[in-house]
Amino acid sequence: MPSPAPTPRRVGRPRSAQADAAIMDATRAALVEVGWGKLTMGYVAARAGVAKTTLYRRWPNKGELVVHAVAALFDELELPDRGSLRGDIEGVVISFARMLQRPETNASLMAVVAESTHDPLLREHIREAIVDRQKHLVLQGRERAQARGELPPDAASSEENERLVDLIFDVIAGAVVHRTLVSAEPVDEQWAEAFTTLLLHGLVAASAPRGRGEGGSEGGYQDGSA
Amino acid sequence: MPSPAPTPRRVGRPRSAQADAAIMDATRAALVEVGWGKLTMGYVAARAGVAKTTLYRRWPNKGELVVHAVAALFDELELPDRGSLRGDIEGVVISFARMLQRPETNASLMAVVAESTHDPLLREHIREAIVDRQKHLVLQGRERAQARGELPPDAASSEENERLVDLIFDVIAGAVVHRTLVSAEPVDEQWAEAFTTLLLHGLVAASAPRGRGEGGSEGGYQDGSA
Amino acid sequence: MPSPAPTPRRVGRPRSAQADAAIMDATRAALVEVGWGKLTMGYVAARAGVAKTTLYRRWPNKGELVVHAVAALFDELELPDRGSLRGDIEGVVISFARMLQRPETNASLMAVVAESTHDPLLREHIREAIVDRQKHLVLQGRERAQARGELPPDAASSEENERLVDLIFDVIAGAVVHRTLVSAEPVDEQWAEAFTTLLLHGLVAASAPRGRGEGGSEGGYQDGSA
Amino acid sequence: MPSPAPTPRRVGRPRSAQADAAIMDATRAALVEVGWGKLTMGYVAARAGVAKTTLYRRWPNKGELVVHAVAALFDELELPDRGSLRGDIEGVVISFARMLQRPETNASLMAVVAESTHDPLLREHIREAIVDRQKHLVLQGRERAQARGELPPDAASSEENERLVDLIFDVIAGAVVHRTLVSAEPVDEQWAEAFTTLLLHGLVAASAPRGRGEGGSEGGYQDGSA
DNA sequence: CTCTAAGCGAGACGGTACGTCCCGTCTTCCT
DNA sequence: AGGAAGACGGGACGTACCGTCTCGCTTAGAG
Repeated sequence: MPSPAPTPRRVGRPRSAQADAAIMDATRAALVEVGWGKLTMGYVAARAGVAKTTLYRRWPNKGELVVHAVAALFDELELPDRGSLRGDIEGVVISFARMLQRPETNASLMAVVAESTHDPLLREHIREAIVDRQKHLVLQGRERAQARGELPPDAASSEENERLVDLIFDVIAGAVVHRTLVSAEPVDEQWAEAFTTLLLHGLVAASAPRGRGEGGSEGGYQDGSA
Repeated sequence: MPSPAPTPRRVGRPRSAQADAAIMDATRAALVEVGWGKLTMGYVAARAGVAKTTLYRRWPNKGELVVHAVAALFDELELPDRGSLRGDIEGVVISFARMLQRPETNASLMAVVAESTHDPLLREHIREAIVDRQKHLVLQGRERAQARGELPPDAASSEENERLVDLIFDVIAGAVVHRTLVSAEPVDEQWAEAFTTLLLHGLVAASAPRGRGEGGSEGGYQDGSA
Repeated sequence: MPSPAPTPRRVGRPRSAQADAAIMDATRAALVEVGWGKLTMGYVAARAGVAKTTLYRRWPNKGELVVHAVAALFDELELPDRGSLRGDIEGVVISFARMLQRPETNASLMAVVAESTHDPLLREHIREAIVDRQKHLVLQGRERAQARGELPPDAASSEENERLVDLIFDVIAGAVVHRTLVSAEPVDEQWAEAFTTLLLHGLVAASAPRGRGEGGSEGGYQDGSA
Repeated sequence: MPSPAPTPRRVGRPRSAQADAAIMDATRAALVEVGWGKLTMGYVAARAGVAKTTLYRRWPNKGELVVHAVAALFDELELPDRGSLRGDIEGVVISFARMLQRPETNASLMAVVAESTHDPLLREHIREAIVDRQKHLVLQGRERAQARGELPPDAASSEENERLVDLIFDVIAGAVVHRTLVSAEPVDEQWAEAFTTLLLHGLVAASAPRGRGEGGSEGGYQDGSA
C-alpha cells in the first residue's frame, strides 16, 4: 500500500518534517506538564518553536492534534510469545500498564476519551487509532492459545466469536485502566498475576460451548477439590 | 474536646437550600445538553435561575461543581439481593451500566477522571465520593456469597483480603466502564451474562487458597469434561 | 426654626452616634488611602467596625456618603480679619490651599466634582454643601473692604453685584484648585502674594463703574509710572 | 549606536488604524451618553464594532483609554491673533470654555483629574497631554503682547518669568474650569469680558517690576479717577 | 419592667463589569 | 506555497463590588 493517494499536489514549499516532529514532542510534553484542560495551542507552538499557524495547517483543532500525538504511543504495544496463555496475558497486562503509567499517556488517554463522550468524530478517531489496534493483540493471543490447545477453537458463529473477543478486550483493558487511572494504584507483578489467574479461569468457562457456562454458580468453590 | 458538636454558631443569612438543589439539577441538565467541555458556569447559573456568584460561593470552580453533581448520582447504586452470587453480579453490572449510559453520567465521569490525572485533590475527591462508595458494594456482595457458601470465607491475611476486593472491583467497574465509554457498546443482558460467567469462574479460582490458582493454565479447557 | 419636622418617630432603638462618627472617619481615611474610584463600601464598613447595612441605613449610596464626609471638611474655612483687603485675600487663599493640600480633601473634592458632572442631584448637593459655604467668605471679605473704603460700595443693580461676587469666587477658588490639583504645585506664601497682587489690581478695575473697565488694554504697563 | 532609527522591524499583522479611530470616537460618544462612571469597556467595544480585547491591546485600562481620548480634544485649542492682549485673552477664554462645555470634555476632564489624585503616572500623563499643551498658549499670548508693547519684556530672572506664566495659566484655566464645572454656570461673552478686565489690570501689576506690585492695596479704587 | 420596634453584625443573594486567557482566523512580510 | 509574527472577533473565565435581602441578637423607650 505505497501511495493510493492520487498525487496530493506537490506545488510550492513542502511542509517541514522537522516541525511535525517538534510539534508531536511538544504536545506530549505539554500534556504531561499541564494536562489536557490547560494545554493551549499557543504553548505547544511556542514550545515547539513554531508558529500557531503551522499547527492549524496540520490539524484542524486541539482535539485532533492531541489524539494524533497520543495514538502514536500505542504503536509500541506488542505481544511477545511467552509460550503459554498465562504468560501472554501477564505480558500484555504488564506492558499495557507500563504504558499507562507513563505520565503523558496517563494524562492523555482519559482526557481524550472524556472529550470523545460528546464528540462522535473524535470517538471514531479513537476507535481507529487506539481501540482497534489493541483489540488486534487479543485476537493474536487467542489464536496462539488455540494453536497450543489451551483454548477451544472458534465457535461456529463468527458473531459469537467477535462478542467473546470484545468481552475479553474490555475486561483486560478495563481492569488495567481502571486500576491505573481510577483506583490510582500501580499494576505490579503481584496484581498482574492475580488478575491473570482470575481471567484464565474465567476464560476457559467463557470459551466453553454455550449451555455449560452457568455451572459456576452452583458448583461453588469446592468444585476444584472434588 | 469540650463540645462534641457545639452548634456551629451560624451567623448571617443562611445559604439557600433551594438554590443548592436548582444548581445541581441545572448542572446535570447542562451536562446532558452540551457536555463537559462546553458547559459554562454562566449557563448553569442562568438555567438554575441563580447568579454566577452563587455558584462560586459554593464551589471554587467548574471541576468541583461537576464532581459534586455527578457524585450524587452514584448514591443510587444499590445491590439488591437476588439470591445468588451470579444474580448479584449481573444485577450490579446492569445497574451500573444503566447509570453510565445516562448521558449526564457518561459525559461526566470520564471528564472528571481525566481532570483528576493532574489534580491530586480532585483525585482524592473522586475516591471519596465515587470509588469508595462503589467498593462497598463489592464487599457486600462478597459477604452474602460467603454466607451462602458460594465463596470461601475470608483469607487469613486481611491485607490479602483487601487486595482481592480491590481486584474484583477493578475488574467489574473497569470492564463496564471500558465497554460503555471506550468501546462505546451497550451493556445489555447478553453481555452482562457472559461477563458474569467469566467473572464467576475466575472468582472461584481467585478466592481459592494460594498455590492452587495457577492450575488453570495447564488444565486447559478439557478440565470440566474430565 | 427649631424643628419643623413633624416628630420623626422615636420608636425602637435609636441610631448609634458612635457608628456615625466612625463611618465618617473611615470614609475620609479610605479616600486618602485608595481614592474615590477604588473606595468600596465594604472597606469603609470594615474599617469603621460596622456592618455594610449600617452604611446604607444612613446614606443611599457611595456618592452621598462621600459628599457628606467631604463637605464637613469645608466647615472649618474661616476669614479672620487681617485688617486689609490684601491681608484678607492672602489669608483665605492660604487657608483654602492648606485645606486642599490635605490628602483627604485633595482626593475627594475632585472625585466628587467629577462624579457630579453626570449626576445633577449630586451637583446640587455639592453646591449646597460646599460652593455656597465658600461663596459666603467672598461676600464677607468684600463687605469688610467696602467698610474700610478699599472697594467701592455695591453697584446699583443687585444682579450685577452677584455677578461680580461670583466672578471673584471663581477666580480665587479656581486658581487655587487648579494650581493644587491640576498643576500639582504647592500654594506657598510666594504664590499667594503674587496671586493677591494680581487679583487686587483686577478687583479695583472690576469693581469700578462700568464703561471704564476696558481701559487696561490701551493704557499698557506704563500706566502706573506716569 | 549603530542604527539611529533602524526601521522598528515591524513583524506580524499591523494594528488596524481603522479600529483605533473607531475606538476613540466610540469612547467620546459613550462619555457623552453615560459619563465616566458608567462607561464600560464592553460598551465602547461594541459601539466601535471591535472586540474588547482590541481595546486592552492598546490601553491597559479604562483610565488610560479615556485620557487618551480626551487629550486629543485639547489639540484644537488655538490662539488666533485678535490684535490686542484683551482680544487674545477673551478669545482663549471663550474657546477654552466652549471646549469644556461640550459634554464629553465636561465629564472627562474632571474625572481624569480626579483619578490622577492618587495615580502619579496618570498625573504625569495629564501634564504632558493637557497642561503643557495649554500653557504654551499663555506663553504665546504673552510674547505677542510684549511685541505690541502691552506688557513689559521678560524679567531678568527666567525663574521669575516661569512663575509668572504659571500664575497666569492657573488663573485663566482655573477660573474657566471652576465656573464651568463647579459653579456650573456658562462662560458667556459677558463673563469673559468681565474676567478679562479683571485679569488685564492684574496682569499689568503682576508684570511690573517687583517692589511696586503691592501698591494696589493702598491706592484704593480712587486710583483710576485721579 | 416588660414588650416591641428599630438598630445592628454577619453574610448570602442577583447583578454588572472587570481584566485575562485562549480559541481559531486573518493579515503582513519574509524565505 | 510555507512559515513566523502577531492582531483580530469572540466567548468564558473567576473576581470584585454594588445595593438588597434575610437571619438572629441587642437595646432603649413606650406602655
